[in-house]
Amino acid sequence: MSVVTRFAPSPTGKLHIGSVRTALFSWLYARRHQGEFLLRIEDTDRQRSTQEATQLIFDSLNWLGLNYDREPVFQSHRMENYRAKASALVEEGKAYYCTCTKERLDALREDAIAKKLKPRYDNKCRDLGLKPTAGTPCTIRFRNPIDGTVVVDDMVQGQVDYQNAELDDLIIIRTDGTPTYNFAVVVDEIDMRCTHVIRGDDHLNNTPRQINLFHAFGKAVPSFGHVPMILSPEGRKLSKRENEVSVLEWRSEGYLPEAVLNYLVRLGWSHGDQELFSVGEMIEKFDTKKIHRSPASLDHKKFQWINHQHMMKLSPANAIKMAEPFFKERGIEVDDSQRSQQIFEAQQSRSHTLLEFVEKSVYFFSDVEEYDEKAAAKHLTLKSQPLLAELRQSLEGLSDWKSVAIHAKITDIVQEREIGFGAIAQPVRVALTGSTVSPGIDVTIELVGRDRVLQRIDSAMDWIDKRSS
RNA sequence: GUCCCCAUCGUCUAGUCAGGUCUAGGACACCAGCCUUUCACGCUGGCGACGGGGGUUCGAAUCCCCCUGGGGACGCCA
Repeated sequence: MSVVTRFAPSPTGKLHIGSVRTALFSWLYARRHQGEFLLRIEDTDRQRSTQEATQLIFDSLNWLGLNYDREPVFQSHRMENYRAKASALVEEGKAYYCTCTKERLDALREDAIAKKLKPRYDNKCRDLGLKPTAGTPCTIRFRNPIDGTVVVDDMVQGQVDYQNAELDDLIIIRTDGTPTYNFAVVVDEIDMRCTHVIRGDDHLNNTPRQINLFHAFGKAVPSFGHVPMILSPEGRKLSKRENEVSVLEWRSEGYLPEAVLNYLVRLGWSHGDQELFSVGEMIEKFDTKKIHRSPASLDHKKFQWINHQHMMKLSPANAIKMAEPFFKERGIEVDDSQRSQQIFEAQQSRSHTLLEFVEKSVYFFSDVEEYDEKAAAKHLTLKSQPLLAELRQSLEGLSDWKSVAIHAKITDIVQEREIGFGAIAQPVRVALTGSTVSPGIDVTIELVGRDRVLQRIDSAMDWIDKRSS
């Protein structure tokens, strides 16, 4: 039997990273076993589901490269099917109509909590054999077994036993005719022929109910794998308010899709001591047996490090293409010229993210508007002015505009004057970049370009004049 | 309250199933040093954990029980 996994988010907000990780695990499992990975949009809650959120799901998966097979399934398109399946269950005596009102149910729940009992339905309508009548709202409830044990043989949690006595008769069809979560899931799992269900462990407690439903339908129960939740850096539950929760935010912060996958896959899963994985390696090595059972906390520093490692493997051409939108945001049009690529190579080891690369590289593309105050005060001085002048002159006549030749010119001056390399490198750096930080000064000079270099040295010297007068 | 899950450095984790090779290994972060024209990268070293208590055993991070702590579920949300 070939493997079929699925990702089943509800489109009620951002696609947060816990969900993305279960999507990743499901995707990896399917790819690992040459199976299918399906997408199902759980939009039975008409109040909360939105078109925008659905689009966010598509965009996120697309960006990460978590491609799915077949067309996505929308639960909202399958309403008739759920109703028919539920009616069939009623016919067979495995479900029943219930006319209990919401008010009664609420009262029941409050009462149970007050008595410190587990809130559950009291089976009032279970054996009444009610028929739906016009004017009386009614739900359909599943007739859950009264006793016995349900065994969940979980791929990550191991064997977990539940007593049917702990479960109650859950509503499967609401008064408005829509299916509830646990019911729709089971119907879909069956219709989509899912063989493996990998999801967050907040669903572990739903699993025995679902297993009973599978039994009621006389269908094989898929294998379940319940993955622990991801916690905030403080070790608390991820809150939408305090914590970054959307993967798309990571995209706008300049993270690489492969690095996101790498970071996420190592959160709760391991392959010995290996930290860095390409997508291909993840697929090759993924194994549910190695999924950790305890929840993990986010660590931004490690994420940055992983992203940096992937940045180091990026081809310059590719990097420039991916960085293009970030440049555009700053009004800079980059081309795929060799110069652009060299600029990336020069910044590669200095950039954790694409965004950082772009932010650190603007002076290659646009004029230096102002100097960092401290940097200018320290390096743009009357003492360094003659050095700048001499370098300018030396550079002006340089025919071979390459870092090696540039470096030689600086060395000449440095040796002649018996000064340190930094005595000249730092003032030029401030003149060219506005700050004390950049790639090697020879490389920086080469890539800023002759015209700009000469012009910026002039500006710096003017600035010194103005300052000292 | 009831039920379920979890527990190794600050964080991610190896080791736990098949107890000894673990005076607990790796990675991120942090600290110190080296490299050096700045910042990075890189290299070397350092700091740093089996939550607590009982068992079982010649021997426990590993097995059992209790406690504590964290998380989840208990909805006509998913």
